[in-house]
Amino acid sequence: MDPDREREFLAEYDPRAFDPIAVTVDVVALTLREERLHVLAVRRGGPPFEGEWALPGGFVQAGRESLDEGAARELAEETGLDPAALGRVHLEQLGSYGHPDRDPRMHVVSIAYLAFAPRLPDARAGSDAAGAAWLPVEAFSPAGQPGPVRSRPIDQGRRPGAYGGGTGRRPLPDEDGPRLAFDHDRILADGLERARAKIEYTPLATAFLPEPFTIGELRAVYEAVWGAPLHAGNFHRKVLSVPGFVESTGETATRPGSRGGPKARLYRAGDARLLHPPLLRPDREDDVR
Amino acid sequence: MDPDREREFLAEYDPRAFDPIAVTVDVVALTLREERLHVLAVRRGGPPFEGEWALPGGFVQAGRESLDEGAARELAEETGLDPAALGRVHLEQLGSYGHPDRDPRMHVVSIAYLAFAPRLPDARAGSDAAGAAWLPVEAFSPAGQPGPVRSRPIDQGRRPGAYGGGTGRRPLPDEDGPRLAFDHDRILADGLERARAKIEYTPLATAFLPEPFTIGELRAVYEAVWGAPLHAGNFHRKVLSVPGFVESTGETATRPGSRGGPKARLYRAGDARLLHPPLLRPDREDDVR
DNA sequence: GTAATAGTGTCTTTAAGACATTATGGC
DNA sequence: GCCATAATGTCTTAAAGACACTATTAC
Repeated sequence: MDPDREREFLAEYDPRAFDPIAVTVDVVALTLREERLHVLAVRRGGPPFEGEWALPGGFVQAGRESLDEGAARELAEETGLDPAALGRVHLEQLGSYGHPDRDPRMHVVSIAYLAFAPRLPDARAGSDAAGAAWLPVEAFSPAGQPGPVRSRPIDQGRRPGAYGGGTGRRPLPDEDGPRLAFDHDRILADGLERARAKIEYTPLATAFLPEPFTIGELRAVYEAVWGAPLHAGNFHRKVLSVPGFVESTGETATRPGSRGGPKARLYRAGDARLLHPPLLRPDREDDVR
Repeated sequence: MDPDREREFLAEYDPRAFDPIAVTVDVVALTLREERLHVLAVRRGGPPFEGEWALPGGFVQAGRESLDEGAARELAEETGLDPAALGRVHLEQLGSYGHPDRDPRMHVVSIAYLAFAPRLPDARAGSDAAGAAWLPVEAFSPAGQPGPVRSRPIDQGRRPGAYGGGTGRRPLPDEDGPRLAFDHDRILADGLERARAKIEYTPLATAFLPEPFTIGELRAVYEAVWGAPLHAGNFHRKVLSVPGFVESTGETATRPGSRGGPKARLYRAGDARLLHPPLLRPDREDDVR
């Protein structure tokens, strides 16, 4: 096609000739608060699903931003951070959701993103939202427990102990815990599973921690995301044996943990982008069929 | 919000009030032909990029189909298969690409899909295409090689190019070799990397083979996708040792391979959905940073 | 003192990989 | 005969996990 014809074609091209589909980005933003995994949620300020919790998100600005940029913008709006200053926050694409009926207004295709953040300031309501908050993810995991993929029906059910959410601090939502608007429950579930898998073979667990951090704090991240206790000694040796996972600062913590013990050494994230060998989730049964 | 108000709101809602973004699905369909990995490509029948090769795809039918359905429809149109009869073809979402400049006509967000297919009939041109063909993927891999086995993680850190967006209009401006229209070179590269990773921990390599198949044929799939020779003996024992990967038909091939040898036993895909333990790619460097 | 943590040592089991071996069948 | 393949066996090495142990600090 010669340049003239192509120019003419583009000039006559009418973008509104197609049936419209709206494009949004939604963000599953995860962080750790008091040793538990939390997700950023907003209370919807208008219909549909007014007053219900939903993932933060919004329409992509047509012609003005990429999907990544839109996700960063939406995340920044709800966390109060400058988009450019999302700093150590990890943001990656999770997947797209486009069933024609997922939004009652019209056909909306949503590109979901997954964010790992160190402890952030309290959430604040963005333009469209009536409120924003970090909510513990267990509230939305009906099974009360993390692992779909690898774990068949959880053996211990809910452990009254310390992990996976049954900490006793809040009543576990049986069956009908809180729900997210639209299909955001599904998006959150997909995001959690991605997070659980991702920290196996990448050093992204460090993205949940402010630097510097101790090995014990890093282990707490794994335990919160996987919802299972890990062997402290083996974990320690394993982390230090994976090249590039963490690097020592040479410093040592000024104070030991709240329950005593020696002062832990301090580390920062290393330069590895993949863990070799990976840290695999425990409990993998032989019957993952 | 009471039902009356909500009804009223929906009635007055104008889908065209937003700047339009078009939504398309594009499919990276992979198959094996003569021991080499091939990708389905169409020759564009109209502007933009008229006459150039591109991935098969098209606009999502607003309000009438989900993304998965759209991808299956597009794949069926170019392969000549009934959409319902895609049978053993594996189809999964790959990722979304939405840089505002990736299509000169307007802002187009494309949801990419990845398909693994056993040998299919020759491609045929769909409605919009001037032609369709299975092209060897090496033609599009500049390095001529399946990519550093592990060195390019799917998406890591804050590289805005990995997914979604940051990539400019036509990334991968490498060497000569055929090029795909739009940013389809990048989508293909991402699809290939996904395929290489996916057959490590899932039995999806079997989706490239008609049943029944021999262990040697399965090994040929791995060698084609990974672009590296594997040790026949170790591979054989490994495949049979992973529970649920393949199951014996009890039969044996009627004829040995073209170069002689004993008649191989025949297998079909087992019922495992994940491989435990996985088959890891060889050659993993220690320094995947 | 007890209790909990940081960090290290040792042993067992599993799996990966290198290599060898036997048998089959085309040429 | 040669040669490539199918299938199995053996050995070495790496790594995961269980467990034990010492040292340090809060209480």
